[in-house]
Amino acid sequence: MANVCQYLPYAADVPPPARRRATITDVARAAGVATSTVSRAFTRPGRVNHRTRAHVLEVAESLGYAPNPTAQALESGRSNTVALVVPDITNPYFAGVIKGAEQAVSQAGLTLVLGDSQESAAQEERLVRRLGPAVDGFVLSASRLPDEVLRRAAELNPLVLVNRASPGVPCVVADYDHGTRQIVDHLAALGHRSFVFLGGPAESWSGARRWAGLQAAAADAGLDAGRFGPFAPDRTAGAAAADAVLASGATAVVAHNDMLAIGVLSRLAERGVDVPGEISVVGFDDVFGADFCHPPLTTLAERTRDAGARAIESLLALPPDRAGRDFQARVLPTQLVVRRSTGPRPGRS
Amino acid sequence: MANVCQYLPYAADVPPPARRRATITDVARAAGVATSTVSRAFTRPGRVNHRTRAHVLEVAESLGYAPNPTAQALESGRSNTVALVVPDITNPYFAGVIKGAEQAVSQAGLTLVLGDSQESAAQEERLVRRLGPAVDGFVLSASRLPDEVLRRAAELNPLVLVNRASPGVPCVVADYDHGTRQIVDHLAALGHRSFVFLGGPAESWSGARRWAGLQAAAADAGLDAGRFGPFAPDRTAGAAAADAVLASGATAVVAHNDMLAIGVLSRLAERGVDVPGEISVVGFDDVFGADFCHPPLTTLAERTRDAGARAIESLLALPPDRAGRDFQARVLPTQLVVRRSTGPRPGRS
DNA sequence: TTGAAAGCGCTAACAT
DNA sequence: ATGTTAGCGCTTTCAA
Repeated sequence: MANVCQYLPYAADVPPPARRRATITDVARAAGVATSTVSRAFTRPGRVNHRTRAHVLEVAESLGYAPNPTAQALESGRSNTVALVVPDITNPYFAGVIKGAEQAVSQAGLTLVLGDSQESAAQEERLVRRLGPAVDGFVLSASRLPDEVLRRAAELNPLVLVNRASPGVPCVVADYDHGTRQIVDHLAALGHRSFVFLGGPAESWSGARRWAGLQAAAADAGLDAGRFGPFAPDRTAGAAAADAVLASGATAVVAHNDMLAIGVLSRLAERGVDVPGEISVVGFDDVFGADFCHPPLTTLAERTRDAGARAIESLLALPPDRAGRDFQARVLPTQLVVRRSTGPRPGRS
Repeated sequence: MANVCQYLPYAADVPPPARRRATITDVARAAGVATSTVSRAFTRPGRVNHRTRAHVLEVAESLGYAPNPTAQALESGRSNTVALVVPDITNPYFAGVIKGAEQAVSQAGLTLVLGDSQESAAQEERLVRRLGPAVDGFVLSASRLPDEVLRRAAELNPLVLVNRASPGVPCVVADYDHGTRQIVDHLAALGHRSFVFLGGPAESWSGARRWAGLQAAAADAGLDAGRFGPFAPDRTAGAAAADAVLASGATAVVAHNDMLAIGVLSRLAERGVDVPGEISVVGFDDVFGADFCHPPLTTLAERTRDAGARAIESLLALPPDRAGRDFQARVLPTQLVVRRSTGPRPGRS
């Protein structure tokens, strides 16, 4: 155990005592005005005399006063807070969504509350229920909640979905129809006659869309498409997935996401299988790491930051009374990033 | 633009109308009891008759009632919310801290508010000021705030630091003294006579600790230690760092963190430099990706989840009145993960 | 065990 | 332009 003193250079190593926070009343009294004037000085700069405002702000500053967001929220009904719920914070895919949402939110002067549903619909529902009364709206990313639950949640709070669609609920989704077609065409161009899809969680909406798109594109391109899984959408599941692929003799695989694809890559390397010489591997998302894994991964990139930011925009644009408004799903473009994990079908003339 | 209808299977594509949320008064009236009884039914299960409680809960359920955390917070002074502030949400290093904190917080039945300071002390201070009145406490990860600001913040809110120390403020820190020694000993064992440290942001406390530790260990091991930088702690800065290293003719480099190290690796590969044949590279953190970059990175691992969880623990353990309590810095062990980016000094006999 | 009543800190009519 | 007053939804004494 290291000596902790090195971290604590001063002798007076005693935490400061708790101090009472100044309230609007303290400021009002000290400034010789009514609380409403203080309130206005902060939130309605136009509706108060220039000089009084300056005075009030000065007094407030000297008292270290900051408005209590909780009290503001209670009275006004607006918390200036929005909640973002993702299945797994540590998945770099969601890091982009979070960052995009964070920036949009803070630019709008609001606060972001982040929830991690731990890939569980029950946990997600709990979060929505618990946070609901305290936030101005929700962005649910890759939600696993059933349509009915989403509908009810949307009645109580403005709600926008990311990479999930549900009737009557606004959403921002990636253009998987086009993207999957790009993937299939790419494989076809390399001479592959078939591929295997490594499916993710059964409840995943984007997983279903991806598979549907791949099937349609495969049919059009004259390729055979098979499906294994479901697999957990993380690297650890890659071993099982890779083994299944090897047993099947497939020449190309498309994984539910990059995490799984990277796991597959690791396992294939472990087993001495050459990628792309023997098998081509494609992922989804273009997460952090997809460009420097070995070999670098061909993957369908989404603009995740955009998705997060757009979702927040949509949320803030929702009229307070959502009744009778119809809306559009916002479809974000995807792009195929071809790296070195895909190559010609082995044995091709 | 894809046809959006595919995402929206139902014809009745109209958002549901906003609905009023049930309050404690609604429940009280519907259940024929006082609001205080409803309140107790939820928060003081012991202090209410078994049967009335059951009845109240049933009525509440049927009305879809959930207590409003905002109102609870205002009266009780406890928000059941803690804030975690990190410099950059998309940095996988902090993902671990976030996840650990999230789990600890949600296990305690609390809510986590996440702030991204965008590597800026000013933004960090703004967050602390704004969130302060609304949360029960702060965890500041890799804080860039000056001691004085931290001291004042700690007077107003319980506050725990992660990988930063400041007089009078509790903290959870990695054992860099031991860790840096491991790094240096490892390089020395491989025959290196010197190394270069690629420094991170000047305000970074952990960066300073890392450099101090490396210097001390180098002196003890008889190695020469040089320092370049500061560099931004991300991959993009890796190119400049790598070029500087090449120009210097160093045989080993230790980067401020893995992000920078991975950037260096990419640049070296680009320039046809063999790692570890010509240069050995070491990082800090063992982030996601450090094990599958090329070559896999030797790095000093921290238990980031632990750090996040411990910080929350410490926070919750702080007495409401912090006065006069002294505390310990919690020092977390590190471990050197040796992968393939380090090897014998080139030209060694 | 339950109810009545007084706020928590702030905002938003309404009055001045 | 500013002050007065009545709550927002809930918890918490204090009485019954």
